[in-house]
This record gives sequence, C-alpha cells and structure tokens, in this order.
Amino acid sequence: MWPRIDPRSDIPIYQQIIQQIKEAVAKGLIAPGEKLPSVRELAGRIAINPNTIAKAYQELEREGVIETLRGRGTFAAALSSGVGDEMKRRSIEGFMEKILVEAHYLQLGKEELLTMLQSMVEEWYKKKGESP
Amino acid sequence: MWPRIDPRSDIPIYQQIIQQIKEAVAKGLIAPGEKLPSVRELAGRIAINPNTIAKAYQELEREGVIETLRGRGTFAAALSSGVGDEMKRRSIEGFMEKILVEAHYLQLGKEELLTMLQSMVEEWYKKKGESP
DNA sequence: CATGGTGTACCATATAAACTAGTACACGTA
DNA sequence: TACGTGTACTAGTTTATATGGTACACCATG
Repeated sequence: MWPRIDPRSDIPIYQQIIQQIKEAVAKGLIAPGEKLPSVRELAGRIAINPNTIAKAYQELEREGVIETLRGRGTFAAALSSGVGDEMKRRSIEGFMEKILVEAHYLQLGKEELLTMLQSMVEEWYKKKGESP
Repeated sequence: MWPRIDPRSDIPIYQQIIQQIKEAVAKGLIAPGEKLPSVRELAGRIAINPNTIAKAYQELEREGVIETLRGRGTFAAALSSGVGDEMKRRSIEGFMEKILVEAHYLQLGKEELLTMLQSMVEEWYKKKGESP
C-alpha cells in the first residue's frame, strides 16, 4: 500500500483512502481476510497523521469493508451480503444520474452511451478476472 | 426555480445548486438561451446569501453550462461541443468506477449490472424525450 | 440623461469540517 | 514482560463554507 494521496485535492484525505481501499478490495487486489497495514505504518508511509488513517479505517469498518481485531490489526472483510443493499442500490442510481448529465453535455446519444458503459464494464470484469 | 436545498446536507449549498441546474438543463427543463433567475432573486427565493448563488453561477459559467451578460442576466448556454470533452469523458469514467465498486459489494454479476444500467438509461431518455 | 436591475468585486466575520500533535489506555501476541 | 495493535481523548491550527454589507461597472428602459 499504496494509497496515492493528493493533499491538494479538495477531497478529504480520509475519503481518498476510503475510496482507494474499497476499490482495491473490489478489484481483488486485496483478498478477503488479508491484513492491511497498521494505522501507524500506513500513516508513516504516506506521511500523514495516524488519526486520519484511523478515521478512514473506522468508516470502512462501519461500511463492512474491513474488520478490526483489537491488538491484531485490520483485515479485509468477507463479503457481508445483505445489510445496506438498498442503500448501495440508491448509491448506484445517484452516480448513474451524474453520468447521464455529463453524457448530455457530451452530446452522447443513447446507443453511444450504452456502448461506452458496456465497454467499461467489460474492461472492469476482465481485469477482475485476472487478479483474484 | 426550484433548487431544493438541504441546509443540513454535508454537500455545500453552492454545489447543490450547481448539480441541480446542470440536471435541469440536461433534462430539458431549461431550454438553451432561457433566462435564469437573477442572483438576488434566487437568493431571496431560497433564503440564502446572494454571494453563495454568485459562486454557483460563476462555477457553472466556467463549465460552460450557462452564460452571463453583464447588466442583462444569466442564461442557459447553447451546447458548446468541443472544449473540455476529454475532461467530461474522464468524469464519466470516474463515476463509472464508483458504480463498479458498489456493484462488487452488491455482488452484482456483469450481466445483472448491465441490465440495471440499461434500464436506467432507457428511463432517462424516455423522460427526456417528453419534455423538450 | 436618469433610473433600476444586472453580475461582479471587495472586506470582515462566523461556523464547521478536516487535519495535526501528543498522550494514554486496553487488548492480544510473542 | 515487552511489543504492536486499535482506540480514545484533549488541544490546537488550517481550510472551506456561508453570511452580511457595501460598492462598482455595465446594460436596458423611460
């Protein structure tokens, strides 16, 4: 690890960490049960305050992405499956609406947009099929 | 207008305004060239500070969504087409990546996700075909 | 020319969020 | 014991957001 932080971004550092760890797990770069860097180690490696890492880890645990064991460390969680699914579905709809707005200004037609999305999905699952 | 602001949201008010106006234009609820409420009028209507409206308008102009004419007002821009397209394409990719991450935790299969996205796109263009 | 409406540019202030810094504690492993 | 872990707490700084108020330049209209 690895999170590449941009301190000048308007996105809070702890959210950048959250996003990147979620991505890494989703891509299979981190296997379920695999150990993550400790709060202090990761803080030292990317040169930010341990409290900021702790905040990111706490949020990730709240979302069920990782599990923390006192005195042992933090680990990628197995897929929880179930709780919060409806919220995630709404999340997808929210992002999709933003995509559709951007597509309007790009003057993308329906078929054009669908083709674009499909290729992104294919690409994603292709990469995903290679790592896990 | 129309922007429905949630003061308790963690999203800045000026960004809520930006998002909603972009959406309204994309949906065809605001026609190109149509006049938008003045800074002072909109500020009075939704009971927030004119400076906040001005900030949103300035950002919208920077993105090419609206045009401002000194002494006349602000108007929805015609589709610019060209400059910044590459940036918007990256924007779509960014949102799509977040969708794919969410889909992973939802345990959505590739086909399942594609079906979901397709129905959202169809729904969007259906509504859009009705208003303009 | 005078008036009113427009966007814009300031300045100062208040508030909340984010981040840093340092210390301390409880727990598990070795 | 000794060490590494996550967690909690306090205090402080910095930054972004939002407000309040004033002033100016521009344009259209009467």
